Amino acid sequence: MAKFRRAMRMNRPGDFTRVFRQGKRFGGGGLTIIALPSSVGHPRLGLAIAKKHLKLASQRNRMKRLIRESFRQHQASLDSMDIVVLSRPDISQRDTIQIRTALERHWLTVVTQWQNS
RNA sequence: UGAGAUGGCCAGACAAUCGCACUAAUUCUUUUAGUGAGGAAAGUCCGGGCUCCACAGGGUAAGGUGCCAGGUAACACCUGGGGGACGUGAGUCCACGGCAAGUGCAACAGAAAGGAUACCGCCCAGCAUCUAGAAUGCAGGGUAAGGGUGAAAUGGUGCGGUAAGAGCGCACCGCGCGGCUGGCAACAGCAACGGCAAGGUAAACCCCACCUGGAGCAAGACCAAAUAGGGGAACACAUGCUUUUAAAGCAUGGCAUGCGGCCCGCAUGGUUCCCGGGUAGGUUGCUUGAGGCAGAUGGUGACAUCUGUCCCAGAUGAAUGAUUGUCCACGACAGAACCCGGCUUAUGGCCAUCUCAACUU
Repeated sequence: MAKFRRAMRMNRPGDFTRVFRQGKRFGGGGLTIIALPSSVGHPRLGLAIAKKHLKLASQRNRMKRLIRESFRQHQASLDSMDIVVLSRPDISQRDTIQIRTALERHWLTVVTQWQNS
């Protein structure tokens, strides 16, 4: 049962700054991912979609929903990690399928990166 | 059929699986059920409610509104009416008070541009000349018809009149003025009078009438860690005095630690509890409302009243999504953030009524 509960959201400014300072960065396909292991016991997701990159509110909402849905489906493979997803300027040119495949690739990278280190 | 005008409606549908927010029940941490963005949620341009602050009354300033009547909680909105402009028409558009209070503004042209003006003309009479005339020249007067300039030249057209002309006179039109009639009013109509009145611009200053206190849900209310600091109380410490079996009361401010060999001096300050302010954070405000739907009544209408019925998002790093299948006209603009009424802008489609043009029967 793959759910996405309130606890799986990062909503404190402190959590964000911790991930920004110490997390590992990688990206592509219009997105940047920053990941950092945490002690919470389950994965957590933080979103930062810039108004500059997606001008309309409906577009930003749609992007957040896509990312959350993908995170929900892949959360089993991600252990206790804090992950922040950032938008990039070229995000407006990507369609739904491109975003989804890019996210799946990124989740895989997060897992392998952390297992190696 | 084409080109338009006005008004209204819809915002892909259905099913399955997984997931999110809120509410209710179940219960004690899970299930089940219900509900879940818009016509513009947008721009934040007006008007209100609500909240806090300020406030006797009046004036001034600043800003807004500006034909009339009505609707409304209110409006810059809406409805009906009047006037003007545009269109063959259905219809549409209009900041539509005052320039007879004052100040200002208008390139160039033109003789003259604000109680203006004689450049070319036209007319009159005078003098000179010789070619002796319907001539030319010079100086004077009359004139606003004609020409020319300009966005605009002191009403227009016609007739009379005159030396030539002129509202100088007359008719019609326009304008002004007071009156009568119709209308709640804006305004319209009518006959009369005045020979006619120095223009435009007030989204130029300004004048007149009317309206407006300020800030906004990050308003405001409540709960409240940790740390530092503020106020208070109790306990603990030393010394002296009094009473006393213990001990208690009163007064004083010492005292401890660090620097220092010591004094002086300098710096720091025990434990417990309470109080108030208040940060992080949380709760509330937060959705039942000038509410929707249906009907009746009144009104040309905006709308109002009554009856019945329904409960219809409330997130807060911010909920509506994903996948699959079927169908069609293959889905535009676009995402609530305290709530309503408008305006403006973006945008896919459908329907009804009406207008014009052409064609067919």
